[in-house]
Amino acid sequence: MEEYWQDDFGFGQELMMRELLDEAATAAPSPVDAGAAAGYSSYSSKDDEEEEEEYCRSAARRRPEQQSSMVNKLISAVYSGPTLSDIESALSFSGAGAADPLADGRKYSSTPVVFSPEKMMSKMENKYTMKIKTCGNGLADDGYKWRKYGQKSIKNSPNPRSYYRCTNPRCNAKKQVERSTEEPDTLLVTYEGLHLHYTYSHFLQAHHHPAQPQPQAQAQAQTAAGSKKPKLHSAADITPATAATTTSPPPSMASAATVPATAAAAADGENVDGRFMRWPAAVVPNSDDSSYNFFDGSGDIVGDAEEDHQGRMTSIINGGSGLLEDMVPLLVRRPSSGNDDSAATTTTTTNSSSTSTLGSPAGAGAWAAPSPSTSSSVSWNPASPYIDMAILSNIF
DNA sequence: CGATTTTGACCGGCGC
DNA sequence: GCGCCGGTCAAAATCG
Repeated sequence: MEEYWQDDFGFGQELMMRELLDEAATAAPSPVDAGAAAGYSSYSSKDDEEEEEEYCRSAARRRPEQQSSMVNKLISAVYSGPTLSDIESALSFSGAGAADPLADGRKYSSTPVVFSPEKMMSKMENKYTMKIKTCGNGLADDGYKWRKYGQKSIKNSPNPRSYYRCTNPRCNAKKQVERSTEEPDTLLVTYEGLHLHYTYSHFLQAHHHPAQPQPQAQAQAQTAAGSKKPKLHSAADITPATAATTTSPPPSMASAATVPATAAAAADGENVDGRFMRWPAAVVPNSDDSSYNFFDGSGDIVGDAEEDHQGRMTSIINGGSGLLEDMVPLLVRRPSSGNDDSAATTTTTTNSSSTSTLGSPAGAGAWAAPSPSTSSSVSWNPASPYIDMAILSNIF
């Protein structure tokens, strides 16, 4: 089965993208590389998974300087999700509050914090819709772990809409999935909110151990992840009605393995042409025309054993099956991307009053891009090229 | 037995 | 105020 970011994202294009990615991927690829592109396009069947793994491994051997523009272009071709402004907005808040209520009403400790991601995320109200073509039992595996919390039949629509929430308790990202009426083989997935889970421990681990992962580490990672880890679902588990509920590691994570360990390093001159990567989380401003940025974050319980983190990181790095909801990519798109055709035609909804325009011309857009002018009252500051994950690390 | 899904009830926003 | 509608809750059912 194949999934596509866009309706018109045909198989040939997918192959082309793979070639491009193959060319662009490097020894220091960013998580976004395959995750946003190849990952989503064909990451469902067992064969595809294996193929993708091998693909990513080979990609990881390439030189860094080749990737930037290529990857950025690829990304821009398929993604128009949350913008950098969204993230920026989130980070610019300095809420005095603590104990921010989560989606489920739970509260956390009142430890002094200067950042309340949940609250900010709720303010942003980011919504963007993507179309995913499916074959047979539709499956929309986007690399996240979702839990279904509701289903409703929608007026004037024969297909019910399913509601999912990110299983990570620190993340209030949600998505709605429904089958397109016009195109029965297409799923309309509306994402809301951002995955901003991240832990400093991960960051430290990555920072101090940027070395290349060993193949066996992946297996160890999964073992280390242990009992607390959510189960991975196979594509076969997914029924059309419950599509998009599984989790499997996006190849993007595979490439993340070799990302420069710190943004500081990038700032020092590496990838000056635009792709600053900080591992495990970063916002990547692009200097080329794509204007796409990448933010990769992870979230998990702080305080896990280092060994565990090491394992998880390795797992992700290898693009294996160890990736779960606590290691998630965030593609951040800079507002007002100039020449992004797909973005220009994608659907955007930035406030709760407007539901996804699922039938949008999507001639180009699987993704319905969030409007540059989100409902958020905070605007993005172009002067800030990337989010210092050290900040986030102090937050989560 | 824990995690996840199912499904009817409940709630709030909105239009009349 | 009332009803419709979409989104969420939560208990029960199901799954692995």
